[in-house]
Amino acid sequence: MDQAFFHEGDLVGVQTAQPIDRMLDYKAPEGGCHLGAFVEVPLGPRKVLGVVWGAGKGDFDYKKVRSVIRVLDVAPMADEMRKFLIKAADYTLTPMNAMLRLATRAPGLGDAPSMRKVYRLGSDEPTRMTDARAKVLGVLRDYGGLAFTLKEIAESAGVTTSVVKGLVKLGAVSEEDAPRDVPYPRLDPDHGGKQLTSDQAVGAKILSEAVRSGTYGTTLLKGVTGSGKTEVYLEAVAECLRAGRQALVLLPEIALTAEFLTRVEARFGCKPAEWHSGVTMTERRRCWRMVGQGDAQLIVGARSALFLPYRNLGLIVVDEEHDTSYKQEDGVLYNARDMTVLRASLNAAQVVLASATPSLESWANVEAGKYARVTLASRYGAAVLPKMSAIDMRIEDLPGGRWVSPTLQKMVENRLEKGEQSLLFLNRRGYAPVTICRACGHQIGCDDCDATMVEHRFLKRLMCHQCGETKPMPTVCPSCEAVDKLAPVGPGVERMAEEAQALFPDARVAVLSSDLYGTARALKEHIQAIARGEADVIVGTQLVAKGHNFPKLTLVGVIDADLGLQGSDLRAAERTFQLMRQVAGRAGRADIAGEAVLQTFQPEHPVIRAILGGDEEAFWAAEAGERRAAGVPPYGRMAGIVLSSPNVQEVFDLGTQMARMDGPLRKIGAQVYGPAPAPIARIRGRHRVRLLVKAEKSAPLQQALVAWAAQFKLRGELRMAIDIDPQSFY
DNA sequence: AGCACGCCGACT
DNA sequence: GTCGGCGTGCTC
Repeated sequence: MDQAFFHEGDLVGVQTAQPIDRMLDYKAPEGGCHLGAFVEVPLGPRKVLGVVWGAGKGDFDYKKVRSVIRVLDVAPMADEMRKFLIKAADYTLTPMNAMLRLATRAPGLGDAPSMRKVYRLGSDEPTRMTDARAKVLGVLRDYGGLAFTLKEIAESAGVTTSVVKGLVKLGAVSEEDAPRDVPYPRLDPDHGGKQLTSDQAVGAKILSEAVRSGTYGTTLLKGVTGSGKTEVYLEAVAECLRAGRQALVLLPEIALTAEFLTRVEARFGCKPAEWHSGVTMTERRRCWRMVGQGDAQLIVGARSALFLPYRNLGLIVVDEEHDTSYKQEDGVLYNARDMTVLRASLNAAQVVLASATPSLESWANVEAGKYARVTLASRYGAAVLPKMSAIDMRIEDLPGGRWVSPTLQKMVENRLEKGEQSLLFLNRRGYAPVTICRACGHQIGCDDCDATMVEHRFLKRLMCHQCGETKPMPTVCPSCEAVDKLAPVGPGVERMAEEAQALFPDARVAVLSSDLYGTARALKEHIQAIARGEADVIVGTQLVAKGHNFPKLTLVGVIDADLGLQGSDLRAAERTFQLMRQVAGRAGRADIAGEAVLQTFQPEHPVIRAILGGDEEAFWAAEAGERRAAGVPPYGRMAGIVLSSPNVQEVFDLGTQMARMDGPLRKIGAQVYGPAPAPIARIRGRHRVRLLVKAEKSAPLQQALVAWAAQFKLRGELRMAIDIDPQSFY
């Protein structure tokens, strides 16, 4: 790539990852450097990482300008990547240094490429041949001159490493240094193409043609669970590989990657590169470098994989695009789905947003003609949607402390008789969400947050789901000191399991909740055991909603369908709808008819009715209408401002002052709401106050926010976080 | 981020 | 007198 070059001594502007809000001038090093080069520069007494961002400004005393120490031995940052970071920083109001930190999150970036010794067949014959030596030479000959590590040779020849070392001394085996970070194996786009249904083939063709166009475009790939979305977008990946460009598949959960890697291997013959928090340091270093030099064709990862230094990115797939975990909620606040579209547009790449239950944003973008749309019908024909009905909890006869209605109980019993599985879905981890003192009414809360502690019988402790703090279950009320008066209130999955076991004493009850398993592997094992039929009644949280196949499952009972319908969150209805559709999608995936029931106190609520009616378009249209009327996303723009400090008075004072001094916002016709205590008013000992800003879609919101925020000085422990397009309103 | 500088409270 | 608290400012 011929990028601008700076000769030794030229002034260059270097962007560091240090919290300095401007660029610093340096002299280009001996041998010069390219625009985009990763460099080490002196900063005070330290050496820090930076990127050559452009020509120096020259406004600093020339005598004080220091030289770049060295250019790092990694591929320079591509122009598109720099543009992407700049635009993303402008959009999210993130300082450039923080943005660059995201893009340089790889271990050993400053190190020379790590080397290791490898061995291959030498030119000389050993003076004396032994059995062991013959075995070693045989192995090396079989692989025709390829190089291996000492350990690999010794293992496959069945000898110790000293035999190989002896052969090296004699010149029969040659030793050389090779980089430890090796390219990923080439994927074969024509390896294992499955027979597609006609529906899938049409979708695959549209996506492949889009990839072949070599231009930017976004397509919403919509298909119910079991319609084979993955096969379809893997065809687009294949086309991208054929075009010699890199492809990225984003998944919302690390737990889903293992299964996906297996599918990629079946389709392309090898596993792709992997990037997420569970990947080892060594592997991360390899991945970052190989992506940067174009030696990784397909990358599967979490949202942060969007910031890898791609050479030639041609396709980004965002699987389960509606998933809320694509929104980064702390540190740099960005929505990976939106950043994907930005990155692709700068790279002339295609985006595929895959989901059974798209976000309203994506749905609206299709309606507006900004995104194309491919819809997959079910593989199993029209019968795939389970029979759905509501159980009106107002007329059910249910004793206190129990949550499975008699109607649902009968339905489960019916499945048990037939040897089929039932799922009781409850989106609440732990045993009981609240522990209350029956003597004084005190609720046990977290010491550091304004949240109640959730009882986890499994851990024998109380846990704060906000900060993760735990404490032992007290026997005495911390408020009135009454003994044995503490009682669990409300259901969690652990308690549901207890109830299920009591109701169905002969059934095998399994609990599926993320916090019950130490590792992703253990969880996966458990899921597979359940899928094989090693449980009759499954009690599960949100986890079960994420694309696993349980062939024997024919009944889904949603314990509390009203959770999430209330509250101030503007996306609550959307999320409830998606969740229900997904959970309902669990039932009847195989050839047995499935059924889903929702226990609800509001059977006439529009969301519940839309779910039961199965009329998705009607739901989206209604929800879109309400949001448009309210001027909220995606038809208006919002930003959240959270102020925090250990001092309550301080945060409220600043919040009030900010609401009063809203001139810059009024200028663009935006309104401020608040200050109000944030939904979680205290986290880790910091009091939190929230303001919401609402503006019209076309208003220059970012500029106004910057001008607004600039009026206030944050002293001491006060912090301000600006969240553009907030997802949850924390 | 680090690190230095500097301006006020309680110790040898 | 001075040791050390952490607020403020600088780093090319």
